[in-house]
Amino acid sequence: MAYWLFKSEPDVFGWDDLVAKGDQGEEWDGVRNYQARNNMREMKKGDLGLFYHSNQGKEAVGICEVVAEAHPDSTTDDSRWECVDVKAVRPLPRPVSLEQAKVEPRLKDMALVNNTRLSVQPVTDAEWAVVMELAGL
DNA sequence: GCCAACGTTGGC
DNA sequence: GCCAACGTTGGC
Repeated sequence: MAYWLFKSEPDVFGWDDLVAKGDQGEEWDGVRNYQARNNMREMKKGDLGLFYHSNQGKEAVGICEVVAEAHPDSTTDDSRWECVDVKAVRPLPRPVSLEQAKVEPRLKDMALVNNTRLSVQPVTDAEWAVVMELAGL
């Protein structure tokens, strides 16, 4: 199983919005970046991801799960763009902020820290474990 | 609101 | 195929 990180602006679509969608989850649509799309194509059902609030909060606030693998993005006719569906699994007892990730030596190579503009990122097993530890899980 | 970083587009 | 121009993202 692989781990990922999904970025969203809470103003547009936040953690609470995903929770409100329940077990059916929500299409992670609107991605118009090849790297992010390629990451989504790699995802398998059951993979877990961090739900990160960009701009406001700047912290990972919850864990979500891939419930549908890559399929055409329903918000565009352009066949280049695909997306997965994710559902909320559980909130993090203690959200993990960008600031924390920056000062944590074990997280210095995270895409979140180095490649801030990528909206869908892979997270390594080791990074995931550290984030869970910081989150109080 | 500004600006740096980055990706994409389009002219040549 | 290069590179300048432009648009977008996201931290501050």
